[in-house]
This record gives sequence, structure tokens and C-alpha cells, in this order.
Amino acid sequence: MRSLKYAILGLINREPITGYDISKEFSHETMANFWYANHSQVYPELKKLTDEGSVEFEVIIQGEKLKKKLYSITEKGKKELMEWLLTDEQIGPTQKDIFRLRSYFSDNIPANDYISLLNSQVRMHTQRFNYLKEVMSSTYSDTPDIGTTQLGDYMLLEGAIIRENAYIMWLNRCLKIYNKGR
Amino acid sequence: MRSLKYAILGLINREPITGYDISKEFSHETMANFWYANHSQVYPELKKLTDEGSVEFEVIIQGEKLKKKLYSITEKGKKELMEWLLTDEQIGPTQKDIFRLRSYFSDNIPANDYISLLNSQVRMHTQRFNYLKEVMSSTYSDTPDIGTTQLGDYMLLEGAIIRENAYIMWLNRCLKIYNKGR
DNA sequence: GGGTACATGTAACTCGTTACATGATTCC
DNA sequence: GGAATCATGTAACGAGTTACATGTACCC
Repeated sequence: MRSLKYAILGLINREPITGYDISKEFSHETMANFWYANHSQVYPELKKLTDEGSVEFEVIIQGEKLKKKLYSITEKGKKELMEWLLTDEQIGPTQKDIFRLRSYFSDNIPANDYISLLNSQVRMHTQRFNYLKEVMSSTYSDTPDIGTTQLGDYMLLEGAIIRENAYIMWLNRCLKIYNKGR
Repeated sequence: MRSLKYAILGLINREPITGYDISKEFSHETMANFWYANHSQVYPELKKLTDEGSVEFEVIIQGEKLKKKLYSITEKGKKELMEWLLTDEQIGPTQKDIFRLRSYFSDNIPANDYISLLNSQVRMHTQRFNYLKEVMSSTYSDTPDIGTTQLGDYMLLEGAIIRENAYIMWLNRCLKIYNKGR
């Protein structure tokens, strides 16, 4: 499916950017909530995209002799990106989740231990939820306008908040079952 | 992390089972909601687990000459599984989601086209949600008891329902933003 | 001078998907 | 006899992670 290709293309399409900064986008803030890749995946993909003619780069000298490659999207890349953006994709299965897998087999875990695990998950997800809420309220006082890059960021932050909230709701539902059963 | 190992071990731990049936578990119903693997991953892993002494198999002849391997868990495998079940794992980043990725770059999609994509997602997730609800109500009239395999199934079904519901909520939130902005 | 961040790459490995390959059983 | 399902495997490839490797720039 080459999803990484489009993730990178989408970022380069905004404005010329280096591989280093693309990597940073994947690790920080909003984007990490639905896509992640580290630099060892990014650099080879950039090379491939250059070979395929979807992006091109210009070497910039920073200071004395530090070379960086500033990537821009080509017409070909832009066309590919726009086509991909309009794709109406089926929802797939996976969405792998190790804690859910563990929970599926929780009949083998002593109830008290499983309750501890649930509480630990609640703590971690609540922390994440609060962090996302904080980023949201400190960044946006209003819904950004349609057509701005800010709106994408805003919607995805909201999506991450809703997801974390739902996860916490599920964990609490499990806790309720286990607390009632004692 | 060898998560597939524990997914398989967990299933074999319930009762002796063939690779074919393990594969089926990964594709059907509840389990596919948080874990998926197809047979080309399952058979090699079973071989590996046998070599490592975590599982063992007995060859069964079905009918005239159809051989199947019925796998059981060994003491070693049981120990490994129980240890893994008690692990309190950190929540990771990823949870990759192609539609979210596309949405992140939706400032490049004409508003009407993006609204169509959103509606399509709503349709697909609502269908999935309704299916899960139906499975839930047709399978369980009450919360299963703690310590039963049914409870794991029940909790994970509920988790999947909550997740789908949250996704639909998010999609509707996006639709609201786009409909207000016109 | 030292630490942190900037900047770019490769290598080895694991995990996951799609396709290839084969044969038996059951039911119509 | 043919189709669907049962049953088990391998091969080739693509995606993702961890570790290795190197050098610059900036700030204290």
C-alpha cells in the first residue's frame, strides 16, 4: 500500500522539508497519534521517492559545511498524493492491541493481578488523555477554518482525545465487572 | 516482543487445537478485533514453538488419511504464558490508521469529496458497530462469570463496540465541522 | 571542552502480507 | 464430478524496529 510514501508526500507537500524534520513530525505531537516511523525508515523511503521522481531535493549548507537535503514535491508526486487522498478505502481488520490480547486470556490471571493491570492502564491512558487535552486547549481557542493545515491537526487531536476517552471507558467497564464479581 | 507467540499460546492453553483452527480464530469474530494473523504466519510460528519446547503436537488421522496436528501446551509454554499475562506493559505510540492519515492532509481535498469520504467511513463503521452489537446481544444475555473464557470474549466484544462507537463519534464531529463551514 | 540537538545514512533482524503449492474430505 | 472447506506448508516481498555508524553546529 505504500502508506509511508503518502505520509511523507503529504508532509513535503506542505512546504520543503528535510528528512530530519519529517522524522521529527512522525515522533512528535499530533502525528504520532496515528502514524509513526523513525528515521531509519524515512531516509530510504526518501531515496526511493527521489528515484521514482515523486520528490526532489536541493542541498543546503548550514553554517560552515553541514549539508542538509531540502525535499520538495514534484508534479508527479503531487498528482500521486491527490489521487491517494481521494481514495475511499475499506476498513481493515488488524488494529493490534497487546493489552486487549492479554485481556482476552485474563481468565488465567488472578483477579487481583488483573485489576492491578487494569488500573495501571487507566493511569497511563488518563495521563495521555490529559496531555492531549492540554495540547488542544493551549493550541486552539477556536475550530480552525476549512482548508487550513491547522484544521487537520485539530481534527486529529480531537480524534486522539476521543479514542483515549473511549479506551478509558472500556477499562472502567472491565474494572466494574471485576469489582462487582468479588 | 513475540506477541504472536503469546496469542497462539493463549489459544492452545484453552484446549488442544490445530493450526487451521488457530488461524480461524484469528480471522473470525471477536479475536480479529484486536489481533489478526493468517496461516502463513501461524504454521511457521507453531514450528518454532515446537522447536523451543513451548508446545507439542500429536498427529491425528481424520477419515482415511488426512493428517492433522493437534497442538497442546507444555509446562514450559504454560509458564511462559502466565509470566507474559502478568506483564504490565507501557502503552506504545503507533496504532496506525490510514483514514486518519488521509484526514490529516484533508486541506488538499475538496470539501465535498472529503465529506463523501467521511460519510463512507460512517457507513462502514456503523455497519461494523451494528454487527458487533448483534453478535453481543445474540451471544450474551448476562455478563459471564469471572474466570471463564466467555468473560474475555465478552469484554473484548464490548471493547470493540466502544471503539467503533468512538470512531463514529469522531467522524460525526468532523462532518459537523465541514457542514458548518459551508 | 562537553553535552545536546542537528543531520544522514546502513545493517541485521523481526513481523506481516500476498502468492504459490498441494492434497483430503464433505456435501450436492 | 465439482465446489467448498479442511488442512498444511513455503517463497518472495514489503513494512517496521533496533542497533550501528558518522559527522556538524550550537550553547554553556
